[in-house]
Amino acid sequence: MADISTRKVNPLFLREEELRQGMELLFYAYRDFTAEADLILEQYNFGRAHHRVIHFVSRNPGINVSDLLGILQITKQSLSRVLGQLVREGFIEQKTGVQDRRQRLLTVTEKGEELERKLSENQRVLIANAYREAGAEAVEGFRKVLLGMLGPNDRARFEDELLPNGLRRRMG
Amino acid sequence: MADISTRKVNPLFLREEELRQGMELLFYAYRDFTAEADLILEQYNFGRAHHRVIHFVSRNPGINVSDLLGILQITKQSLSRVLGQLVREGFIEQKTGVQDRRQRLLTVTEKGEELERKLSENQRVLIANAYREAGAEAVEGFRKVLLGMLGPNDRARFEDELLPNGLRRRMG
DNA sequence: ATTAATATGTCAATAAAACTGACATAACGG
DNA sequence: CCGTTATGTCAGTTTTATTGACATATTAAT
Repeated sequence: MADISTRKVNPLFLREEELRQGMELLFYAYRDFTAEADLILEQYNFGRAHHRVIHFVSRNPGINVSDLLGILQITKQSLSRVLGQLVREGFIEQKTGVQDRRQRLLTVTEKGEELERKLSENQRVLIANAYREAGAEAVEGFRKVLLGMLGPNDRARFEDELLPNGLRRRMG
Repeated sequence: MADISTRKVNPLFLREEELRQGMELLFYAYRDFTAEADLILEQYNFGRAHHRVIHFVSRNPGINVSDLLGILQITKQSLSRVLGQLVREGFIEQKTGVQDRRQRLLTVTEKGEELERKLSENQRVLIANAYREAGAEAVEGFRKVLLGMLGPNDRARFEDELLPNGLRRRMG
């Protein structure tokens, strides 16, 4: 009888504790994950937003401003300051679109790619180590859970992952 | 021969792609994870920092200011503003320490617990759904990978997880 | 051809959240 | 009693993002 009642209570407690732990893991991991890049960015007088812009432009060469805003979910004025700096300092290039000449298509320059690699180097090492230590199966679980946490918009960004290379990442 | 060379190249590409995907997953998940709570916080004229303070004080009842600063990694002036608001508005209580009367030991009031539950409700649902959909094995992988990404300081916070309840989370 | 809508950019004011530096008080430990 | 520690606070600044208003160029639709 006492046995049954503890069986009734414990699962709930463990579940709650499990969820709270997940929340904190996410908090600490995200912070530690970005900590090193933040230090490098300081040397350029850049912030995390600059890193994000460089990252997503590097990953989506020729992306237009609207789509980038859609990914970053900031206002165009906020993007403007950051993007303006990156363009002026030669990390990102803007080219007028060909089908639609209103668009400014963004690409990172070689200098920009260098910075991107520098910024993401530690992050790649962190993830690579964590992946290696945890094993392939854990990695699959990691991705599955994170994917499951995404809102529909963001999830859609990963749903074309199985398509051939060139067709990826043209989402709004 | 061509077969071998593609075998040599592809694994590297996939690995790089896998890492980049992990980085983006983390970015999107963290953002989506905090989005709803941010909306609630607005109604109180609070920010994400208030949420963090309430969360960690709730999880570590009787924590002192130094330890909280160690968790949050912000300056005491930044904490002061946030904590001051929370105390003045009755979400958090300060009690003078007994062994060391210089310390202000922090606990959340019932009102504070209510807000915490309200703020974390959506987050718990998000994680719970993701956990349920992904399955127990995936959850284990998720935790393994995230834990592996933590720096030594933050990892230590999770290393006493196997101790009996009352002894947890007394780290600096 | 004219016009409405779209893509982008920019000026200005403001707000939020952090920071640094300096200093003050109280309590602990020796 | 004295040096250190825990905490708090005042003041000034910086970073990053916001809102609102408006401008330009281009496309698309009638």
